[in-house]
Amino acid sequence: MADKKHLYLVDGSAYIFRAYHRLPPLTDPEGTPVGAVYGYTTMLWKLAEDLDKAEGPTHLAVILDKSSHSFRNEIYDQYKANRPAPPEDLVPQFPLIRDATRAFSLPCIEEPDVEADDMIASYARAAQAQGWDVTIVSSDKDLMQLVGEKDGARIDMLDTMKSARIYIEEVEEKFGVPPEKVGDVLALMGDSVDNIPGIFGVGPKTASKLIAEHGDLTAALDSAEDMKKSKLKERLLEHRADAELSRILVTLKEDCPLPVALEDMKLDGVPPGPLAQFLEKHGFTSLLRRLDAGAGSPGRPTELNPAKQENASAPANAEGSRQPLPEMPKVDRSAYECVQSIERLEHWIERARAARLVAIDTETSALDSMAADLVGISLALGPNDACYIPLAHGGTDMFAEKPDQVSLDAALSALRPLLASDAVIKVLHNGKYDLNVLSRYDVEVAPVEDTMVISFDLDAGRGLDGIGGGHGMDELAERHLGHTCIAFKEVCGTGKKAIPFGEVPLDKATEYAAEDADVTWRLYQHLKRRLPDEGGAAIYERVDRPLVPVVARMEQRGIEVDRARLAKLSEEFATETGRLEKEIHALAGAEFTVGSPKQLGDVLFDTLGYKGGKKGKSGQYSTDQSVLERLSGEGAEIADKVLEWRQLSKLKSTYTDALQDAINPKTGRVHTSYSLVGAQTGRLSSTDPNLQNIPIRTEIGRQIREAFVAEEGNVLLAADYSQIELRLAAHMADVGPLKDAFANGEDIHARTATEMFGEVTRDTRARAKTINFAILYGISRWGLAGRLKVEPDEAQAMIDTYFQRFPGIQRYILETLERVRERGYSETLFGRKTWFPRISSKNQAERQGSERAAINAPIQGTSADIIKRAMVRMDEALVNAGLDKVRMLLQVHDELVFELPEGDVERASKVIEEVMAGAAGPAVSLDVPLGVEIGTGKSWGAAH
DNA sequence: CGGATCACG
DNA sequence: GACGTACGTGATCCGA
Repeated sequence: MADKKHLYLVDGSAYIFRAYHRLPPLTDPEGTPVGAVYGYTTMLWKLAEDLDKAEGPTHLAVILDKSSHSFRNEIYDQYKANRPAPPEDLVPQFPLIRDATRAFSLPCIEEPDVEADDMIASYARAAQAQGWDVTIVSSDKDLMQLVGEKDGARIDMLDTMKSARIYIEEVEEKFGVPPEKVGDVLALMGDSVDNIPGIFGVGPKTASKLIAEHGDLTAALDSAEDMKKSKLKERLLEHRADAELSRILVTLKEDCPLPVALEDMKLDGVPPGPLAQFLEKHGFTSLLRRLDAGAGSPGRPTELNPAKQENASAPANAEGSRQPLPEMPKVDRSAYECVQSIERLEHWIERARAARLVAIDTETSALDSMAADLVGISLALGPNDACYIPLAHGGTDMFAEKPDQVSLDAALSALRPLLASDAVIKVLHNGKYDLNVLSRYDVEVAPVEDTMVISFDLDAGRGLDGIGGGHGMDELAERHLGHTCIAFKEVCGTGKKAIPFGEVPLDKATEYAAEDADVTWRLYQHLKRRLPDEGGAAIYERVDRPLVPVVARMEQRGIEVDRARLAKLSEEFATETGRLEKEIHALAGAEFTVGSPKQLGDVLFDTLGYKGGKKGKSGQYSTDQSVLERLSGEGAEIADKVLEWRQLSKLKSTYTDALQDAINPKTGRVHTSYSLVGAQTGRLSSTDPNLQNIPIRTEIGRQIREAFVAEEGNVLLAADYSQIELRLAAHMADVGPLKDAFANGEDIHARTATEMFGEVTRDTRARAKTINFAILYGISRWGLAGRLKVEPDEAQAMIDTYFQRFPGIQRYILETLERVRERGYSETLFGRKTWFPRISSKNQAERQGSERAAINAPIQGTSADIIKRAMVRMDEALVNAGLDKVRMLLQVHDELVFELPEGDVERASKVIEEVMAGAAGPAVSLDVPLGVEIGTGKSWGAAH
């Protein structure tokens, strides 16, 4: 059998999707993403190296999907219908897969209207008929139908990522049936990714049980008649036709015409010339070195150069030399064009298509993207190569003559295809804003790069003394380009004299607006190239960049609030604060402004003579909650009244009044604005209004949550990660007892109490909870002493006990600080960096503050990464499950709020739970489970 | 416009 | 010897 032929068929398209998600987003020297291509190249290399080995290939071919269309679409128009678009940085890698295959001088087969699976099946059968062994390099479950032996010729599969051979036993283990029955199981269970219906409500377990029991699909479906009454019986009877259709869809076509003869797939070593060229072009220098290291082209190991077990996973970008920054002349505003005719606009659009990358900025009538009207759009294709397209200038004065400009409709019609084109990258600065504005004009923008977000992913926290910390365009232009942008104030004025942008004369407007696009283009060149070198590519490409359109959609959806309910609360709060104010004045013996901490301090500690007043550096008495609570404990009635007054007045001004004003008149809903660069740790922040600090902790505040409601016929669903930061701390610091407690679903604070105090009572559990949080925040004996109302010595004893019981914690703290001191930044599990320039400050308070923040940042930041990953995947997962009416509305750090039809609750809960709980994988595998708690109700309050 | 206060995770 | 004590946010009010 020495000369037995063995054909390897590589399922190339499936491979690159998996490689994309498994590997970091590398780029080549030209800036093209090549992570998946790199994985693919090393995989081919390894296969070719196995030439002439016992189970290695004698023949090899790569099969790719040319189009998603096949005979299956003819019989079922929904086939693969809801498959989402591939990620933006994967798209440019598809053609490179072909280049890589050719570089190995391997046949690459792709036929129109034939799916790769069918082609693989046809080749496998053809080879088997000739007595060849066949290995299918894939882990696609559909292809498992082919596994087995016929006339002494064997077909197996190879999952290269898991280095696992798949044969009959493995298939049986997965499906509970032999390979030839796999199609029957698949027909029952369906496939959400390919949109194969199957039987609704039947999953892999039930499907394989039914087939194992009855032999095949028809028998299983027939058996339903004799079943006793059950949900399963109903479903089998009702959806029989779906299953029968699915059976056809999952059947592989084994008789496709074969464009390349089997003999022509002979693997005879890889000619090194074209391969070297390809490796060089994309900066795969570690592979290139192996190639040069001898006659070491893969598949042709020589006596002198036995195949090495070298680790080939070195990042491509770290090896290749970077392309130089394009030459950038100084900003010259006189070079900008004001586009005032459709012909000129079309000319720019044409050029943008050719350039494949365009920086864009929109000018509007207001700061609020959900209320602003479009006034103009600017484009930039290179330094000083920029234009402004005025669209609604001179609109406010009906009698004034309007300047020449392209009509809004005509311009948008011309721009729409460009802005939606996969082939042209749109670079924006704070793209979420432009996405929101343009979306209201039915303009879709994709794919998007965002220079504000790139800057954040590179430089979060890097500012010192308020300089250089922000990510606004003007600031970045100063920092990276040494250029001072025209200030908005200079163009539109300030205060009462401010004019809307639409009133700015076109020459001035062009200079301002086109400059923004020009600067955005330049910043992109500066910042994007730093991402791979400085380790920011993964967090940007996999988390923050895909998050931009997701968050934009959430902002656009907004949430309904019950105005009448808020108004009623406002009124109640007003009455009550008025009453309290009178009582406070009476107790003080004088009228004063209760809301003035200064006046209140004087009243309490001077006029009324209460003891223990402490003045801060502003020279005024502190009157905060803790002070008032102490006075109240000493019997000061006025302190109670002030506390109550403060609570109600806060709720009224910040929430019940302000939220009514925040209702958008057009949509009738409240649209917050999330900042992706607001919090140094990577959390989102929410403004205008802030919907991340709606009251919940007190009963009276909670009523405000009742005013956040679902639309008619819908409910709100709130999904919370439970104790996510503590779970992450347990994982990151490798704390055995805490990990065990989470694995067993224990009450974590109770467990801590047991470890610390030997018993769980209300008191010890509360103390344990405080200590757990203190740990996350970077503890000091005085801080803990203050919180627990004990002496610092006692607090120190508790900290010692904690470190003793949970030994990983202290090591985590010390190691984290050491790394931050050494490198200047902390890192999350997903590689997000936060910089701490004050970690070595000579000012002790400053330094210690930085240390506490640095201990907390990896934990808080990892939690932020995880929920962001969940958000990025959520819409696709819901749509795949047929839940396209479920809308994600809000994010509150460890909570996502959805609005959905009542009937979808059960299925949506399952999908949401799965996505959230699984959001760390596959990039990170946690030692602790992520718990998710879900509640639903007509209001946000009721959903908790 | 900064400080004090307090709403949230 | 003094400092100042829990991480991350944003909104509102007062008063200079």
